[in-house]
Amino acid sequence: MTTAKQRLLEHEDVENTARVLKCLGHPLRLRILDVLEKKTEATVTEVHEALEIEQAVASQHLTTMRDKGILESRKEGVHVIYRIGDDRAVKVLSCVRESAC
Amino acid sequence: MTTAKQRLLEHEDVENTARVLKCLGHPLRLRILDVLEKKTEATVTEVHEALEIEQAVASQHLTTMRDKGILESRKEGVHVIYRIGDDRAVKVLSCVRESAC
DNA sequence: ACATGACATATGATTATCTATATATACCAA
DNA sequence: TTGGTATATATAGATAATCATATGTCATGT
Repeated sequence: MTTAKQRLLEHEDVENTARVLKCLGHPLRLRILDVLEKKTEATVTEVHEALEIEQAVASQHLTTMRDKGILESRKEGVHVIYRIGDDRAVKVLSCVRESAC
Repeated sequence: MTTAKQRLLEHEDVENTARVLKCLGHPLRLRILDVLEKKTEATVTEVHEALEIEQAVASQHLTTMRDKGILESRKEGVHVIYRIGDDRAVKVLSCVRESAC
């Protein structure tokens, strides 16, 4: 008998949850998520140009988010295409944006 | 004509949003939120004892979250009583806990 | 094979975060 | 006023995050 409310504390997925939230808690990464939400998917270069940040920085943040499961990626020729890989990220975003969820 | 989707990017509340999410992205602070959600409110000592962490650590994290508007506090005699001060925090938590929001 | 564009990674300097220890302040009771 | 309990803050050492620069790798076209 495990409720959702307890589940947070029971296992050490508190650690994992914290890791994900912390990862979301960065201005550039929020902007990246926003781009991906609007375009559904994007290459590193597209993110790098859309946000006017260094290519390496874009790649670093994308990799970071992928490592946490927030993003997914696939390779297509020369390009690596990223997309949101965890619906919770979108939900967290919408929760934070609006006063009401 | 400003949609909620655009609002995130327009002002620099991206920074603020990031600050809040980053603040939530810490295991102890998630546990503190969990305590406050269950008990509605709690003193520093209660948090300190419930989570078996140093008093100073409890106070520091509580203060940190209050500074970001995540918590509120009031003084009652010798005690300082904390409670959740931003519903978005609760919503973010529930979004993250369950697969479906 | 060579050049090029796309992406990743290594390095290092800077800055922030975390935790513990210690100390300070505030409140209340005796 | 003295003492004790509750909370806050100051400090510092350790660790981690961020960003820029530079370099490496891989796929593709010529």
